[in-house]
Amino acid sequence: MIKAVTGTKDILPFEIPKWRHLEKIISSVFSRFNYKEIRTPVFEETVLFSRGIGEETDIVGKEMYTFLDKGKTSLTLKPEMTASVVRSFIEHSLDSKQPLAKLFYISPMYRQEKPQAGRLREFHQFGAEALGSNSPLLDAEMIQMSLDILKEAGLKDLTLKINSLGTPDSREKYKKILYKFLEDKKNKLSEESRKRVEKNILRIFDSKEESDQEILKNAPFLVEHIDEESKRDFVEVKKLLDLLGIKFEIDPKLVRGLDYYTKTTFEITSGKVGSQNALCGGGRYDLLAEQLGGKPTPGVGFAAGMERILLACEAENSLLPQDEKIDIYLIKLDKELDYKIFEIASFLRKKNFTADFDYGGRSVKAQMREANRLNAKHVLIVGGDEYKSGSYILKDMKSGEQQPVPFDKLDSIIS
RNA sequence: GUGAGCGUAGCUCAGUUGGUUAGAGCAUCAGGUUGUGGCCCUGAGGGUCAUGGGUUCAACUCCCAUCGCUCACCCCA
Repeated sequence: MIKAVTGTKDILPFEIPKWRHLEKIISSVFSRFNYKEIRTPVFEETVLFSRGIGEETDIVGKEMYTFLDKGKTSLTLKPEMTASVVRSFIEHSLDSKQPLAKLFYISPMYRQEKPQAGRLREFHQFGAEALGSNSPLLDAEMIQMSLDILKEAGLKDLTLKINSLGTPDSREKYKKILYKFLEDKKNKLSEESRKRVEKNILRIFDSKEESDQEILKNAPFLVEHIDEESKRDFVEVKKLLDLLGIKFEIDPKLVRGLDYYTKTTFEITSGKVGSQNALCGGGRYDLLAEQLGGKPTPGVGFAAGMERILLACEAENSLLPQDEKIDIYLIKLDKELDYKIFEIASFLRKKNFTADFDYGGRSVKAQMREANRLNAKHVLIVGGDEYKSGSYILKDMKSGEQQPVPFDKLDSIIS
């Protein structure tokens, strides 16, 4: 048997209603904030991601689906959306018609990781990007939109964490300060942490070892060493969140794993899903556009994982999809009435009713059972004496009552 | 990439210290008298017990390998 590849999943018909529901919430919230949808290709030139996200990141370093096309160009299935949106923004000069581009997307993404709860190789994200302003108002707006969507999906057990990474310059300075602090304590750290000191010192705060955390207690935090402008903006974002009544935690350990982030970053986690509990993450990336060859353009955005949100919804028992109903199921009493049934169904469908019928020669009982299973609101029985005298029988499935309906009065009665 | 657990019908699972035709519930289909659903009753179909080796008179049951799934680490949404 040929199965779906590891880390990919079919979204089956019975699951579609909850996806549609979530998608509806997403586009409705974004449209309230006047964000416009953008769609970009699933694959891009590999350099877009290696240059945009950063060669050293895990995403680029070991998780990308990269292949050569027939012209020997290296292409990559998009592992995230920001680089693509910025590429498109630059390519089509989206800044020419208005000073600020407010964009959103819903799209599949691809990362070759080992699958686990809330982590797939093909997964779906939605998100937004605002390009052309460095106002902290937009940082706050991004957080507000994410929370609006999550709350409308019925989620309650949420935690918002924020941090500021400062500019790359100030971050480099801070790394040196942190390194100095750890230098003489290095041999007391765990093996994993010692590696991090050399490779990716900011990640050292993620260590789960108690002894490491003990040492790190007195370590200098990044937020305290960032540049003045970043500090000012961070204060501003916090003020705005207070204004909106949004609760947050400052998490000095929050380090986004993509190189393009600057200044304020945030993450929203759920207490109801497994260890992959980040539903949503984002932040500012003021230098990305320039890095990708465009005009210097400040930007801010976020991305959220739809599978994870749906998992959280399930755990919180929200987003219950209602049963799907069909308007009318057609039943034939005589097997020779196939043509007639086909004709009536087509008539009803043109009138915008959802209609279905049995394509085989099943018994009336079986047809009724099918109507019941499909949650038909009505059943139209065709055949027998009533048919000979010029009418069908219309049955209301809820009340069980049925009445004769003359051929020509069908649609007026049903509507 | 590392580690742990699991793999019996479409689904959820039983299967006794290895012993002869592998079971249940749900789902599906057909019936329960001439043309009617949801409940109930009866019956039917559906499994190379993940795959390949090995041990044994005998393996779904024990051993090994492979594959797959799940969860965790890592990282991230």
